[in-house]
Amino acid sequence: MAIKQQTSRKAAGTGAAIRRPQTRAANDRTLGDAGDDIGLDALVGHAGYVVRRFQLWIFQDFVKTLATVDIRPTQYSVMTVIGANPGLSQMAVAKRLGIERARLVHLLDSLEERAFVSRIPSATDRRSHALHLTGRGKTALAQFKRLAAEHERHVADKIGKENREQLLRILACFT
Amino acid sequence: MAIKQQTSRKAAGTGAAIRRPQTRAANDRTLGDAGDDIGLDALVGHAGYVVRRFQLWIFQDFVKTLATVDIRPTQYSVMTVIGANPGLSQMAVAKRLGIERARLVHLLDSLEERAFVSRIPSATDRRSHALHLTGRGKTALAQFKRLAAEHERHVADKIGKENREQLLRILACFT
DNA sequence: TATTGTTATACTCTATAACTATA
DNA sequence: TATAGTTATAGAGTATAACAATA
Repeated sequence: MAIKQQTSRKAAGTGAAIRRPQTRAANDRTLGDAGDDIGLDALVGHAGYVVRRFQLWIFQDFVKTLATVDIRPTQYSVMTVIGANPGLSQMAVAKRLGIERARLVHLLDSLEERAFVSRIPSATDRRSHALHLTGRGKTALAQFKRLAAEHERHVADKIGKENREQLLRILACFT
Repeated sequence: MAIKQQTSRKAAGTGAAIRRPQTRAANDRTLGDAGDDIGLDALVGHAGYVVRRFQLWIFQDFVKTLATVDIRPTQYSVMTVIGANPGLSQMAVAKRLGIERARLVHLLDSLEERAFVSRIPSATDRRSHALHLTGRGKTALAQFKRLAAEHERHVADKIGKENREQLLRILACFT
């Protein structure tokens, strides 16, 4: 399985990572490093780096927490938006979530195969489909939301309740 | 590939009452939405969602800002870590950055082709390589760092200087 | 036996282009 | 013409497995 987990779930209060800068400079590192004192240099100041690591962690925890229902983050987001806005076209969903419409086709194929979503011919535009959750889809989504909430608690445990809220506030402009 | 299409496009006209939920004023959203008032429902409370959108934005800005030198975030992170820790093995770099060692092989291939990095046989372990930046690689990295700093200013402009710093603090446990 | 670098495979995701049937 | 959905392709990125050389 995954090896990603560099910090176990408990690690909450991590004291600032003391990395120990370039004191090594003179000679090469001997190989077989434990790998703990490898400096990241400029990377520590890049939001993109920490955000990428964080996103990876979140993604993996989400997948693990929803493994029993076999739902991935993107599938969850698609079902949630359709559930809250029945009748949307594929283009509208794709645009809203920032997913390529070509990719949404396959996502919907798999959700339709599992009878969670149905594509209903639009009455007004014969090119497009009105997307709906099936009865089964609605029931399933309710369960997914409960599991997703559990995942969200893992996030709070990991970075702290307050920090999670602050994060949501800071990044609200990306919703 | 499988044929998914069970909704024939022709079937349109049937007045059959399309199951319509109760959210929207009486009827489904008319297609061709502007797409501005589509609610995200539970997604707005998920850190993973906003983080994913943010990460996507950051990634794209990084790529755009460093387009002239044709360097992507992962390549930048690899060169930065090697630059700050000359002589590291591939395993050590892979572990430190959370990259699969199989993938690092290809990343290093491309960086070596461009003469930014060299794999030097380890003196102590004939299985492994000591990684170094070439002279050219060091000069190039200095330029990459200047461009990356410019990218970082874009991030600050986008979410605010204070917020960016707070974000780095909150996610410091992921470095 | 275990580890390092390597090759290979598969699946996800992002980014395009092009085709069709409509509008 | 332009747009919605679809198909196809290509390249990153992630996750494995297996192999040769070496420890």
